[in-house]
Amino acid sequence: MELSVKYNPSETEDKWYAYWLEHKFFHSEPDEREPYTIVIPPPNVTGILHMGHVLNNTLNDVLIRKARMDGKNACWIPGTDHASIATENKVVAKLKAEGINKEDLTREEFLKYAWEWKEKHGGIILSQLRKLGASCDWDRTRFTMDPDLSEAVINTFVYFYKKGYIYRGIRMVNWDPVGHTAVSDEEVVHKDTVSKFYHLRYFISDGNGNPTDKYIIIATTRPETIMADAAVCINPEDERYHWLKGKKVLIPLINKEIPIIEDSYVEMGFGTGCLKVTPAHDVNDYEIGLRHGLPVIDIIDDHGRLNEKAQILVGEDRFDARQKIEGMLRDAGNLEKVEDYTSPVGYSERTNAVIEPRLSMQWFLKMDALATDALESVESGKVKLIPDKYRNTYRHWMENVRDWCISRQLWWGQRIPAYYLPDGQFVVESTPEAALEAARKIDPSVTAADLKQDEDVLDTWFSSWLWPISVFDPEKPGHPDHEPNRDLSYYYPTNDLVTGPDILFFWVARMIMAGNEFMKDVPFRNVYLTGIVRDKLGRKMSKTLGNSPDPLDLIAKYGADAVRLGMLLCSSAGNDILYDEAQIEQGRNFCNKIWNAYRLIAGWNIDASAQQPQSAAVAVKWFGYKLSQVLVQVEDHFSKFRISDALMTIYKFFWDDFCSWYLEAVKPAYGAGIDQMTFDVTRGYFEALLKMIHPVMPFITEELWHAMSARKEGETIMLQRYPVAEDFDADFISAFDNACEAVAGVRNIRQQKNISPKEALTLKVKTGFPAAVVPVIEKLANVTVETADSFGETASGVTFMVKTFEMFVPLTGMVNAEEEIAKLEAAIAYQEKFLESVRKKLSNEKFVSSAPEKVVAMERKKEADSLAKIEAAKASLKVLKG
RNA sequence: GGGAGCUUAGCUCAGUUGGUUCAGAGCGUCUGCCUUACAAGCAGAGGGUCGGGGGUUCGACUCCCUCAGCUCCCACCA
Repeated sequence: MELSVKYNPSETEDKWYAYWLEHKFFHSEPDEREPYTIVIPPPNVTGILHMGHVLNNTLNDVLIRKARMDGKNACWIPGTDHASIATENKVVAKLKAEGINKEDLTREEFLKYAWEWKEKHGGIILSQLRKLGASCDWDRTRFTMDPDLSEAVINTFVYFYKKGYIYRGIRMVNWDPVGHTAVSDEEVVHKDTVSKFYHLRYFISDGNGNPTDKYIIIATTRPETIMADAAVCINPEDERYHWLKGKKVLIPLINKEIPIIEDSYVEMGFGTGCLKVTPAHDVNDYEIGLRHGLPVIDIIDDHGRLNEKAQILVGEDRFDARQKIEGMLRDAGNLEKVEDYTSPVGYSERTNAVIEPRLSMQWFLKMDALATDALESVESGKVKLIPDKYRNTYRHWMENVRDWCISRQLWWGQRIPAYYLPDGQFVVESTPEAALEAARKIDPSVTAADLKQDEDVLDTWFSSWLWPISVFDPEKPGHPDHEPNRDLSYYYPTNDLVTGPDILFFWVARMIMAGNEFMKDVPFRNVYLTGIVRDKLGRKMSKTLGNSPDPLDLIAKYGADAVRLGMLLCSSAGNDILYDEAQIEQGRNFCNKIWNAYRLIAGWNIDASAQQPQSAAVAVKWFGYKLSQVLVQVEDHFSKFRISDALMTIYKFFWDDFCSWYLEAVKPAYGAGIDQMTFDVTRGYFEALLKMIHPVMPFITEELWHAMSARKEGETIMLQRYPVAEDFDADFISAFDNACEAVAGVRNIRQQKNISPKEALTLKVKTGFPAAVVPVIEKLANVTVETADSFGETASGVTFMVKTFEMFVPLTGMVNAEEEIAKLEAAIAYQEKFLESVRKKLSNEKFVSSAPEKVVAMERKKEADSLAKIEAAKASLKVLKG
């Protein structure tokens, strides 16, 4: 069969993925082998594959495929996250486009739409992952809102409630006026925002609610909230304002009288030193209000509009109101001045709406005990973060954690299992039946119809923190006494988690908490934190910038293997990766290189009578050693999660060592057959290489593994054992390196002198050069090697050095003596300078006495080598000069 | 405002307890090659006083101080 010159991924990828699925190679069941487990960071069920997913899931797949080939029982659990706020937004938007308002729907109706939507559009990303080659155990696919996983969430809520960790309270929360829900502190993104600093005059009251002519100036960024002011606060130490003590001022426009209070919270040096206290709309003001018993006047509604308590501008959006009130204040003579001002403003991570600090009734989970344990898990090394630098960040967060607001004013998610009695008391139980029973203990007359379940759902992370447990045994969380099932006891704790540092706290830390709480063991051993994928200008990939390529397009264009290798080559842990399509091209080129190496080998004809040439024998021996040496390096890189280093090592081993040196050395002359021995061992090497490459490039390696030999149905490279290093002779490898250098030296001379590679030359080497590797030099440099004690007999030729061995190529009539002399003199000058520095070191008493023996010995060798080189160069020089 | 980290070749990055001829890799660049596996390739070459300054040391890319620039995380100064 004639093979095309280029590898065509589209012809192979779907075929092999179907083959793998058909034979259930990805599926895992507990057995006597050592397990190796990864749970996928569940993407949003509404998500579509982007470059970040490609990076993350390629890494996961490399790890899982490597483990599988190492003989472990590898299991990669896939699934999706219900992502309550993001998904609900999408469904709301879609309904709106169809002319349906969420407000007009009942909860049940809305959820019906949401589920329909999820069934239809959800989980696209999972099929996209198949295109990438992800070897997930699809039979174990999970969704965080699967009935049994939801049950687990409810049960853990009840568990923590009964343990006293969950409480309900009125708190200042981060209100998202677009999502109409509270969000947690972690979901608020602070961004410096240019706004205005309004200096307002608050007139002193005469005591009867009428303004005097005296006023104070208050600086605020939020003039639309003045109607909610409950006081004006000054620092008790501030002498400028002592005259205000006990007085009252009037809120502009509405002329409401509010007291002057004193609190050391106020910084005298900031603004005017007078602070308007608005307990309903600022966290600090709320605290001050508590201390001073101030009323809370909430003038902003769920949508961020002013309500009737504002008295003016009712119904206006807060930002419109801000603009309008500026004019009103100016007209009323209350506006002193307006300055530009930049200050940090909180935005909702999901909707990008400006967060409104707002008082509301929410559910909270106490974090201190959980955080203490989770911190210990990382500090003690039970969980390793890679790279290590994240430990500091992690510690800082865990030591400053606040209680977790877990309620969300949404419908899509697990509904909080709190049931209210008509009198406002509530019970927390996992089912309505249990709730009724509990409620009757409080009030025997209560009926099922009287009980009203809490309207809120739980934060998505309150379900995904159970993921590494609940995907195996949903019964376990919430029932810590429950005996773990077979899967959970076998697969837990999982081994490695690959995820982005942006969810280190959202998700990773909380999984550790849940693991400690419910399993008394951490959920994973290693957390590999990837960087963020950016474009080549360093910008984040985003839809609005249009700088985010569609991974499926890339796969179609270059092949999944190329995309995988391209993404991984430049991604060391924790560093952002700058994506450039050139990297994918590099991956594609590597595919072609592998493909063509195969074409070469596949085209060989065996000559049964041929003896193995010496050059081939040397190369075979060398490559065998080299293979082991490289495997040691690769394993070392993998063990330290230096994935890109491991890949680069393999890449260079294939491209340089195998293709450029080994194959060239064993390649028979055109038209000639190859001896059996070389043929067999070369195929063996090629197969070993395919296995080494397979975790990164699964498709092409499977294709060629099958192409190179008739395999039985059901055989696959992905279940072959990864090659294992054997003993190797490092001296022989370094002798071969010398041979390569000698070849390069001759080729360099050919280039300089414009001598065709086809023209045979003579290469003279000094006695002592390892003779074993000479046949390779002769073949690859097209030279005849002669060994001599000295080759000063002729001045026409070029000398060069390989390590300390002098080499000489006679080139009658082609040498410019002037040039050679200049080169030699430069070399001598360099060596003499080097020698001088080495001798300076060696003559330093302190160096010789305090440096390790090994280092001193090395310096002595440098000295000797340098001397030898100088001597050789001088001898040549002498000959040249005649 | 607090904390962490980064600065090494044109670009992206390694450099693993301060010591092998250690200043590296990949990509790009330059030169010569359409050599029958591969021009998406082959062969060869050039390229950095390791951000600036100071210090410790026999010895510093590596440790300390300092200055400059960049990045990220955390944070309620109205």
